[in-house]
Amino acid sequence: MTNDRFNPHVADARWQSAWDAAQTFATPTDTDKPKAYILEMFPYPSGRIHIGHVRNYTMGDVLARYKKMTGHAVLHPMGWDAFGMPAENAAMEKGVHPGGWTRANIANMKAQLKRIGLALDWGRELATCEPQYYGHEQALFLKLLAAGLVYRKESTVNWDPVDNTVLANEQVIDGRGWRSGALVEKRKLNQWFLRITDFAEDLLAGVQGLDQWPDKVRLMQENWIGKSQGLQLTFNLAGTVDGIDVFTTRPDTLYGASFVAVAADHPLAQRMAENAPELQDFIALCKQGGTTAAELETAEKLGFNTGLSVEHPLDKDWHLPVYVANFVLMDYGTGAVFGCPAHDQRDLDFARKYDLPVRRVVAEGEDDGLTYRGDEAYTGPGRIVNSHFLNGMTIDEAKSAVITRAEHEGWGKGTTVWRLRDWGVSRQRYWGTPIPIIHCDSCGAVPVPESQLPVTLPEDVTFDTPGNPLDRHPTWKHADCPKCGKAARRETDTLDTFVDSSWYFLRFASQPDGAPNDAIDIARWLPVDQYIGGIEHAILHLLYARFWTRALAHIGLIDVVEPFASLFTQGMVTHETYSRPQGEGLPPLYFTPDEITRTATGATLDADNAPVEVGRIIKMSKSKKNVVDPDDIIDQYGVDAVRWFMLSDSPPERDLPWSEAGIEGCWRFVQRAWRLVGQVSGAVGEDKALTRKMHQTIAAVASDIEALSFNKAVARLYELTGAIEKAAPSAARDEAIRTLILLAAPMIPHLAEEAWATWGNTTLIADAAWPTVDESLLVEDEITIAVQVKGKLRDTITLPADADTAAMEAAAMASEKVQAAIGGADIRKVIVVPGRLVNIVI
RNA sequence: GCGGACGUGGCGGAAUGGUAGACGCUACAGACUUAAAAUCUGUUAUCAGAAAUGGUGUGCGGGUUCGAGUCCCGCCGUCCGCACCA
Repeated sequence: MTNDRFNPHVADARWQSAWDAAQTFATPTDTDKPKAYILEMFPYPSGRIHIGHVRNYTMGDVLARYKKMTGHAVLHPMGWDAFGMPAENAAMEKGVHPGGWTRANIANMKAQLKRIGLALDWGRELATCEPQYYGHEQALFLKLLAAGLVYRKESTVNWDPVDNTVLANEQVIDGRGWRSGALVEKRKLNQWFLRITDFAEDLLAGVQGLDQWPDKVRLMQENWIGKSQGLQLTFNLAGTVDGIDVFTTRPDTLYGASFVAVAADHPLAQRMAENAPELQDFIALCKQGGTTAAELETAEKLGFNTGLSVEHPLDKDWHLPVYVANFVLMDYGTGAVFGCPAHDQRDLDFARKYDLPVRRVVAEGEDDGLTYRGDEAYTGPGRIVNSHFLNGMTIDEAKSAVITRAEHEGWGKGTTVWRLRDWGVSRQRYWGTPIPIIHCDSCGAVPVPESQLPVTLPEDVTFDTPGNPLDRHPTWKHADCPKCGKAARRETDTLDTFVDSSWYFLRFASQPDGAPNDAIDIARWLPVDQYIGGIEHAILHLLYARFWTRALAHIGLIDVVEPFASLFTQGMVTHETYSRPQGEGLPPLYFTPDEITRTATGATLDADNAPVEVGRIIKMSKSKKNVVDPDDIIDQYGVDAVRWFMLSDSPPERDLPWSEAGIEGCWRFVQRAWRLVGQVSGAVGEDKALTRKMHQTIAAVASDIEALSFNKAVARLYELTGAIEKAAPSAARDEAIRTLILLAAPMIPHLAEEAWATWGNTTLIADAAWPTVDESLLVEDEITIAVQVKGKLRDTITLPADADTAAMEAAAMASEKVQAAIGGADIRKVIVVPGRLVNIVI
């Protein structure tokens, strides 16, 4: 090979075809090699791959290729999270069919992914919008239904009266639909729910074992599940048989109670409001409040005194007033609280406003009286005071004492309350998995028999009017009841797309035709050894997937409960913004990177050569126009340079700032490596220093890749490259060049294959083995140690690696610089760290 | 408000409690070239100095230690998550 430049435009396609033809990355199924299941979160087929995908998939790809080279059976699949609203929006805006739009996007994006040269087993590709996938999902749904893990109940949804559709909470902005701008109504609909709360305890406990997940994600999962232990008790309404149920985590403070408050939506408040216009007004006022952090922070605690009173459960003659209050939430606990102002800030604010008693019941050290003064509630530790039989107990002792008594006397019960709600999965949408249910007037909700699955989506639908096209379809929803045979209605709701992504990793591992999965294959491949994706899925997707896996294990379909052994959340790709102000009240005008020329100090717009403002480095977004299209840069530099850039510089969990200079540097490295490929000379002779460096690099790059510290692995490869460049021709140098290419092969696989072939190999480097390390060469035979005087570096000296502490000390004392620093002072102590340093203390 | 992460050159970032700034980018100087590109060599924390060298230096203030970017305490700042959660 005499070309002195590497030409990716030829090499990239050549090797991608070669891998395809040889089925290099097909998952080996008949082998006893250790398994490695590497998975990146599958993309939504929006139309184009963006640079964030490239970063995500490159990381997984390096790991997958490395695992293959180190003798693992690798499962590294790819698919499409293909149901969802954007397809329906496109249908409404452009008049295209969601299916056609989605499938065309998949074709485009698959071609883009192929250009990245990913080591994927395309034989296992799946798209959630195809009946071959969602039909099995319907079967799983019915199995969970049969097992009692699915139920139907009426619940309140956000209803957009213009678009005739249900909106997710995230789609309601300031009380209006995000698309229509219409005021959103609360509407009650019958919906399907999954009993995720049955698994709350187990999902929470399981978080403890996820020691290869980021702490941040584990914490977010714990907070989302939100376990609170306490007492549910009833306050009897004075003079009636009715009561108000209240949940508290602080039963120990029951003697500090000074009021009971219920939510505006509480049945009691609603009932009383029927005959009390002022209360109606107050309830309306409560609903106006904003929900942003700042608003809640400053929102005044407001209450409406109902005039009712309740009996204190520990003293029937002690009556407490009942308020309707704006800070009590109907959807947490029982929708009612008792207020203990001395030991809860919110209650204290409320009590001060409405001039209610503030009774101290916890004191640390000296009890300075019954009435609590000050504006900050005391929530710290201490002993119980002013509380009759509880006096002197610790908080924890008092909690159990009150719970025990409540249970004994029958007015309360120790309870655990969860923040986690059951998972509502009904969506009034077309482009999703049809819920396989038929509603019969006589038999109720009847499952579609398994033999009739999949229930496929009709293709002949229109989007010219708002609402769910399945509802309007002339024939689809008419079905006979599977039980009694009478004419009945097919369920027209579809499943939340989070259901689709809750088991795709199982289907990748095992895809029989007649069943969702095969338990033996699941046992072989699961859990996923390394899952890589964005932090935005830290809560919902990961929690639902953990739940779904447990649910399937619960009904005996599979034998694994935690789907992802190790999770990595990668950072975003960011870019500078370029803009010009447009004057008062107008947003700035943004420019794309290819419209400007970057200079050392700023940037100018090519169109008029005048400067533009260089803004902050932020996440790439269409609105800020700071985007780089992967296809464009691959066209320009070839994919290896782009992959190299994705791995260089920034640690993978942090954001990666894209820059023109950065990709140029990577392009230079690709060419540097290629020049070395041409320098394998057939020379003879040793080069001990270079061989040592080579073995150190093999070991370091391996451990860096396993730790996903790709930026460090890249730095090691740069070092080895530099060392080779400086070395004179020798057999050792030739070997170092070959090793360099093997080590870099997972990162820049096209160049590596080209080099491999250039050297006369007829195999693929993708199938080659990772170089072995000569452990004996990892240690140097000469070392440089630091000599400090009173902890300050004064000299460095070179010694044989096996120098003992006495030799080190002697060599340190012999240094003129060290003697000058000691300056004749008395030596109090000498610290010698073998192989490291000598510290002389004076 | 609660919880978490982070803070190191012009920039991205290295650094099991043991020589701070590896590696890359940028910039500058030089070589090659008619010239440019490409490539190569060198310099690139800061202050003083011609240099040798010396002082300072990992957000700020304390502490532990022979020795702290790293551990502990208290601040400041940035980013992220959650939230009237009873």
